[in-house]
Formats: sequence, structure tokens, C-alpha cells
Amino acid sequence: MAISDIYETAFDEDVQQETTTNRCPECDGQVMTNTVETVCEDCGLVIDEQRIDLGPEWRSFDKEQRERTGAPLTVARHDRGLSTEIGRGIDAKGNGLSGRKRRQLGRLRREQTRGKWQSKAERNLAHGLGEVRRISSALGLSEAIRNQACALFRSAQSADLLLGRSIEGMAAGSVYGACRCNGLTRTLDDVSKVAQVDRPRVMNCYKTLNAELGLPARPVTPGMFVPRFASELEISDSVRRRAEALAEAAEDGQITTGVSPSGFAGACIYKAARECEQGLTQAQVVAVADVSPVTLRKHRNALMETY
DNA sequence: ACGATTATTGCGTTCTT
DNA sequence: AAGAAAACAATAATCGT
Repeated sequence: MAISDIYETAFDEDVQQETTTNRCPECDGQVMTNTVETVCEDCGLVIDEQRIDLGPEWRSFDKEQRERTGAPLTVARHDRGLSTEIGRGIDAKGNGLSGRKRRQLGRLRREQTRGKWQSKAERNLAHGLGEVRRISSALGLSEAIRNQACALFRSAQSADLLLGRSIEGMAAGSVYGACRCNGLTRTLDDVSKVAQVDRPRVMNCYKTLNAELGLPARPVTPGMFVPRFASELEISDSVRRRAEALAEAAEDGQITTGVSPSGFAGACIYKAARECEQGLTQAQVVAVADVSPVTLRKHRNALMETY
């Protein structure tokens, strides 16, 4: 299982865009894989979720007992036998203790508080990882990405990045960060919506992750949105290819700087569909790209002026 | 706090049936 | 002719710096 090993250690070492070449099942063309989304270069077929179940489970402790679904086992684990206090000085009958006994109890107490501390950290970890899992599955992310997000969260906790921030927020930030590192087109809005954490908080967590951990996040370009929108709108391959070409050309120019990538991608698709005389209304594009009609037109006009 | 981008609203125009 | 869709302008809200 060499592939899973790569993903497991991806964050510890140096996260690379893991690209492999394969053949498309439909047209036998070249397919591009960027860790999660597998897209055929020729026919545009999206072979998604291909890597489901290939990755290892996120638990690094308790290797024997692996769990595939449901809440993490750790919720049944917290405070297990650790809420006991050890008194000092006297025994159960109120009698004094020998020095040797007192020292023994002192050692026990020290170990016990250590155990408590560990338990708290583990509880936070379990909670956060549970959130990461929930958000990831709500967004339909593959297991590889989910594992990376979990690894990110663990790193965040180890680096004491959770201080003053909510666990939920950091979980959302980890998921978003994992998406950004793999060129996935999940919006900050997408994440914050399912995570029930408002956008600024998610952004704050993501930024601190980025700053402290040095994520290899790539900037989001309009072209990255085109395949997703294309399959959601069920447009033809020729239109999709034209839209991709438009997006790429625009990225080379300076038109795309400062504008929302998703909106611009929508404009590319709209213009491409219009060129090919395909019945694609603005309303449809606007719905999937989540922008207003006026910005769609604005970008399309900018596109028409230069190309 | 400021400048730029985007959303919203309203209204006259164009295309289709 | 009627209705839908696209276009345009102005103002409000939002975002990034």
C-alpha cells in the first residue's frame, strides 16, 4: 500500500502535488490526478472519489482497533477513571500517614494529574477530529483529503495554535487548508456553512495555520473552477474546453487579479456556451457560481474586450 | 478608514413563442 | 402581443489593505 503511505506522511514531509498518469475509461485519453480530483484531459470526465478507502485511518494511536464509520471511539473514552482526586495527609479513617506512604501518594497524585492533562488534550483532539470528519464528509471530500485535514489539525494542536480559538473553527480551518493545498475548489463559504462557524473565524484559523505551519497552499485561479461548474451544468466538452482556454488566457493577462475566481470562471463558461450557441442562461451559471448576474456580465464583457 | 469589488434594485430593451 | 431574458445604471454592502 505504497500510495497510502505517501498520503499519510504528506504533511510531515513536504506536500507535493501527487500527479499520476492513467488512461480515461471512456476515451482512453490522458487523465490528470491532483490527489483527489481525477479529470480526463480530453473528454473532461471527472473520475472523483477514486481513492476512497485507499488511505489509512486517521488514528495513530491504537493501531489494532480501526474504525470505519460513526463517532470516534474517543468520545466513549474521556474521563475514563481519571476524575478521582487523591487527598493528602490522612487515610480513609482520618489517621495520619507515615512519611513513606505520603511520598507514595504524592507520586500517585502527580501521575494522576498528568493523566488528567493528557486526557484533556486527547478529548480536544477527538472533538476536533470528529469535526474534521463531519465537515469533510458533508463536503464530499475524499478520504485522502480528510486524512490530511486531520493531520493538519493534529499539527495545529501540537503547535498550541488552539489557544484562544475554538476547536470547531480550527477544524474548519484545517479542512479548508487541506483543500487549498490540493487545489480543491471549495470556497471559504462552503466550509464555514457546513461547519457552522462564521467566515472570519475560519479565515483566522486558516491564516494562522498558514503562517505557523507554512502550508503549501496555491492561489485559487478561475480555471480551477471550470471543471466543477462544467459537470454541474452538464455542458458539452467543447464548451468546457473553450471555457478553460478562456480562463487560462485571462489568467496570463492581468484581468483576473482581484476578482472572485468563481465568478470569473462562471463568466468564462457563459461566454463559451454563448459562442457555441448552446442554451445556457445566466441564471443557471449564476446559481452554480454563486455570483450576481451583473458581475457575470461584467466579467464576460472584460473577456470580450480583450479576446 | 479608504479604495475596490460585488450585490441589489429598478427600468427600458431585445428575443422568443 | 406577451413574457422571459439580457443589459444598464445607481446605490448599498462587503472585502482587503
